[in-house]
Amino acid sequence: MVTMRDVAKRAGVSIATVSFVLNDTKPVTPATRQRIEQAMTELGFRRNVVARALASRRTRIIAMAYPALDHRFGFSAAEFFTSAADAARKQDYHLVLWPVGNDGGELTELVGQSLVDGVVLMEVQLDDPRIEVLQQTGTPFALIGRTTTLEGLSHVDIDFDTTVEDAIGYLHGLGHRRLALISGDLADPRFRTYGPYVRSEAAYRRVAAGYGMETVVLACADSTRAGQGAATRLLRDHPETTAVVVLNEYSALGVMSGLNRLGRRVPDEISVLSLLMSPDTGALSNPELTFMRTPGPELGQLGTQALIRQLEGAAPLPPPHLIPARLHIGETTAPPPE
Amino acid sequence: MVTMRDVAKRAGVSIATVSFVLNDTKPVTPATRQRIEQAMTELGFRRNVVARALASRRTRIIAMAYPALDHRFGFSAAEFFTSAADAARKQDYHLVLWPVGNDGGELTELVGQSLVDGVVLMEVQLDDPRIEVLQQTGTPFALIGRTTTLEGLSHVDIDFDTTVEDAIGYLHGLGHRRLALISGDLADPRFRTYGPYVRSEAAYRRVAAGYGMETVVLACADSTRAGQGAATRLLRDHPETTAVVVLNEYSALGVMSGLNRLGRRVPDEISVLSLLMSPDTGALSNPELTFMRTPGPELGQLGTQALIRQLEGAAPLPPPHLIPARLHIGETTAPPPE
DNA sequence: CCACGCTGGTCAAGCGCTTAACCACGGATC
DNA sequence: GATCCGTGGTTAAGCGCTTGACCAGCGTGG
Repeated sequence: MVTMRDVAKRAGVSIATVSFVLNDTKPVTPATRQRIEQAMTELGFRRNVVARALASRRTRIIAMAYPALDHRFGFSAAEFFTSAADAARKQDYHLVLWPVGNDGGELTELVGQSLVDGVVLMEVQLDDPRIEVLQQTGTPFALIGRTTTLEGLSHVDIDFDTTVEDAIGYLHGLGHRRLALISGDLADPRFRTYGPYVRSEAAYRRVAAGYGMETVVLACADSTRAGQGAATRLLRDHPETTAVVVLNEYSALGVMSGLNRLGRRVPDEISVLSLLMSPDTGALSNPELTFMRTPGPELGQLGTQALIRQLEGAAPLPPPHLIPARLHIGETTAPPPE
Repeated sequence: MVTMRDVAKRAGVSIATVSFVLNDTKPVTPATRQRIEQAMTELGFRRNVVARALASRRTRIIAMAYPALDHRFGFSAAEFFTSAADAARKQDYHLVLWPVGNDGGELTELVGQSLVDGVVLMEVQLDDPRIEVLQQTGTPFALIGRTTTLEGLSHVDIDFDTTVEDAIGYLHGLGHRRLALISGDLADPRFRTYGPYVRSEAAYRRVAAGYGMETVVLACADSTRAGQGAATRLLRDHPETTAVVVLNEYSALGVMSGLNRLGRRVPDEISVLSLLMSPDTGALSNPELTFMRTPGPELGQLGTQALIRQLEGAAPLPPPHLIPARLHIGETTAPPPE
C-alpha cells in the first residue's frame, strides 16, 4: 500500500505538506504542489479513508437509514437513494444505504460506532423513535419526511397539501364530482403515524370539503392485492363514484387490476389517479396510470444537501422544504361518463 | 466519547485485556471478563469501528456493488440486498449498497480507499471489466452471477438450466407444444453479454429442441412497454403459440397487459409464464402470474457467505453454487385450448 | 537597519484500537 | 528442587492520517 509517507519521500517534502495538498487546507507553492501531485500519480497513491477518518474524526460517509422491515424497498425508494447518492458524491461524501429497524435499535448501533458522519432518515413517522436516538447521540441528521413537531429539525418532504389540491383540482376540472380516496390502512400500527398517509388523507378531506364534495375514504393496505379488494369494496359500497384517487402506488396498481377484473372500463366508466408514484411503477399498469409523480429525485438530493450543510456548519438549506408531486397525465383519467 | 482506555481504567486492567474480551481473541478469567463487561455497560462503551479498522486493517464492511445505471434497482435487487445484508449482519459484518458504474471506474475508487474488506458484485456480465479491477487491486470479492470463464472465482448464480427445464417441463406437461420465448434484447449492448439473458435463452433452445418443439424466440427490452410490443408481435407472427415464456419480469407484466389489450384471454387462450420473477412483481399482474421465483434471498445470502469465508480464510463455500428458480403456479397457465 | 508580519513549510502529538512480544506465577514432571 | 510449560495478564509499537505549534526566510515600513 502506498502511503502519504511514500509520496512525501518521493516528492522531497514532509508528510504534512502532502496532506495540505490533498485536502487543500493550507497554501502550497505551485512548484511543490506539482511535485507532490506527480509523485502521487507515479506511485498510484490512494488516500486511506479509514486513517483519515480516525485522525479527523470525520468519515465523510453518510448513511441513508431505511426501515426495510416496515416499508418495501421499491422503485420510489430506489429513486430517493440514487439521487441522494449522487448529491453526496458531488460534495465528496459517500452515501450508503443502511437497512435498519423502525424502532431505533439498529440505528443506535450504527451511529454509536462513529462510522458515519450523519444520517438521512427515510420513511419518517409522525413521532419517530429514531429521532430521539439520533438526538441523544448527537448525530447530525436530516429527515426525508416530517414529524408532527418540527422544532428545528432539518427536513424535506412532499408538499401533500399542494399535491392533493392539484390532483383534485384536475379531476374536478374534468367534471368529476363524486370522488373516493383509497387511503392507507391507518389501523395498521406500521402506518398509523406514517406522515404521507396521515397528511394526504387530511388534505384530501379538507380539499374535497372545499369543493363541497362528499368525502369517501376507504382504508387499504399497501399491496396490489389489497388494492384489488379496495376496488371491489368501492364498487359495492359507492357505485356512484366516477373518479378514484389512490394513495399508495402499489395499491393503485391493484385498484386498476381490480377494476379491470370487475369489468369496469378505465377511464370511460371510472377514472383512476395515483397520488404518489414513481414513473417506473406507473409504467407497470395498463393502461398507463395518471399519477402525481413523487418528487423522489428532488427530495433525495435536498435531504442530502441539508445534512451536508449541517455537517459543514453552513447555513441551513433555504426553503422550499416541501416539494409537491407533479401531475403526470396518463390514460386512466377522462371526464366522467355522460 | 467513551474509549477502551476508560473501560480499562474502570475495570482495573490494561487496555489490551479489554480488547481481548471484546474480540474474544485471548482467554480471560471469568472474574476479569465480568468486571470489564460491567465497566463497559456502566460507561456505555461502544467500540470505534474506525480505529479498529485502522489497527486491524479490516473494516468488516462489505460493499454490494450495484450498477445502478444499467440495471434498474427493483424488487428483485431489493431482495438480493436485504438477504445479503442479513447474512452479513449474522457474521458481524456490515453490508452496504454501493451504486457504481458498470465500467469499473467508480469501483476502483471505492476499493482503493481500503474502506471495504470485500465486494459482492451484482449483475455480472459474461466478461465483466469490473472483475479485472478487483483482481488487480487484490480485493476479495464474490459474484452473484457468473462470467464465462470461472477460473476459481467465488460465485453463486441462478441455475438457468434447471429453471428452464422445470418451466418448460411444466408447460409441456400441461399439454403445450407450441411455445415462444420472449427473451432479452441481446442487441442492446448493455445486455449482449448479460449472463441471465444469454444463458436462459441458450437453455431454452436446448430444452425446447429436446422436446422436439419448434423454438420461437422474440427479443424484447426490459420494460413493460416493450413487453406489450412483444405480445403484439407474437400474436401477429406466431398466432399458433399456446404458451409464452417471458424472461424479464417487467417484460412479463407488459406481455400480460398486451395480451389483455389485444383481447386474448389468459390462460384460456394462451398461457404465460415468467421465467425470473420476484413475488412482489408477480403480484402486480392481473391475473396473478405463474412464474419461476428468482432465488434472490438464497443467492444474496450465499454470495455474502462466500465472500466472508474468503475474508476469513475459511474453506470455500461448498456447492451448490447454482440455485434454480422454483415454480410458483399462479393463474396464467392452463392446458392449451381444446 | 531592525523589528514585523507573511508565506510556505516542518515537527510531532495524537485519533482509538490491535497484536506481537514479553512476563509473573503456579502447578506438573522427573 | 530445578525445569518446563500453560495461563492470564501487561507493555508498547504501530495502523496512516490530520492539525496545532513552531520556524526559516523574506519583503516592507518606520
